[in-house]
Amino acid sequence: MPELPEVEVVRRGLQQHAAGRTVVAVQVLHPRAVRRHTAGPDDFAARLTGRRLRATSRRGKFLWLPLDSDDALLAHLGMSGQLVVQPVGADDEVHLRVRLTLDDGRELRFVDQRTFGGLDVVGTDRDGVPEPVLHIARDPLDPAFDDAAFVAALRRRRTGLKRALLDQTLVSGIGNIYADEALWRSRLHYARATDTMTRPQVHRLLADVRGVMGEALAEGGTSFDSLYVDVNGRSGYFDRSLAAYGQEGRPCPRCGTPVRRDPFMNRSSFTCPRCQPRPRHGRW
DNA sequence: CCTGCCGCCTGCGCGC
DNA sequence: TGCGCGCAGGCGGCAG
Repeated sequence: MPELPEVEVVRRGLQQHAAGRTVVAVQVLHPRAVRRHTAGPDDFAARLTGRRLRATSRRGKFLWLPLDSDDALLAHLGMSGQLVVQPVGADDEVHLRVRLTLDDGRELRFVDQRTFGGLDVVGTDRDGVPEPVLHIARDPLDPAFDDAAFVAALRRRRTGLKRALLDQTLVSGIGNIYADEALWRSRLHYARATDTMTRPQVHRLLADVRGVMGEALAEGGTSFDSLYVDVNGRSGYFDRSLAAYGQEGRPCPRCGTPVRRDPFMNRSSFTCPRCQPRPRHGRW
């Protein structure tokens, strides 16, 4: 559930259904799901068993639950990860990777088809931020996000605009969907050179990022299929509101020109060729 | 330092 | 019907 709104939906679900609970048992069904826990699956289980889960936090697409030790349970959903809460005894999901049995007769399950995501138990800094998250920039919904610093940093880059938006060390939480949607709202092309962006353009783009993410959050996130669900297995509805992403050939909601798809970084970018003309001196 | 590329996985839908 | 290919909400590591 990869981008910020979907991860935030999951965070809220964990806060409601997992925070405050104690982990009474841990079962790792697929070691790759805990590969970032370098001490191995047994150590992962040992550091978690008997621990109480505290309030759920998020930065960008990372989320974590501090433990009543000095550690935190850190999760990244990757491309296809889910965290779901199920009653003990519910059928195992096909791609169930890790099962945490809680003290209320339920299980917190990490399910992940492609295993790009994973869990680990890690130390935190003084502010409670997990060590693997320290290099991740704050996200645009974080009250401490520094707009002016972001505008300056983006304009210092020498790359294409969408690459910059996807760089989690510059601004976190934006992935392929919301990058395309925000660029469409701002009428900017993905290959626009970052160092030719004006300050007002970057401020407007940031406002559009926040706008699209806020609307997606209100709809429960974007789900195209059952891979992207909240902790109760429910899908969001924002896919119905997408203007550009995944809309190849469909009319641009603003001008009616068919949306085009271009290959981009081994994936795709969707633009309105009329609203978002390719810059003459763009950067890939 | 900064930028860009590649590999890591599984499954689905499409064209042949 | 079967098979190969392209494609999918992401990231870390490494080369230049």
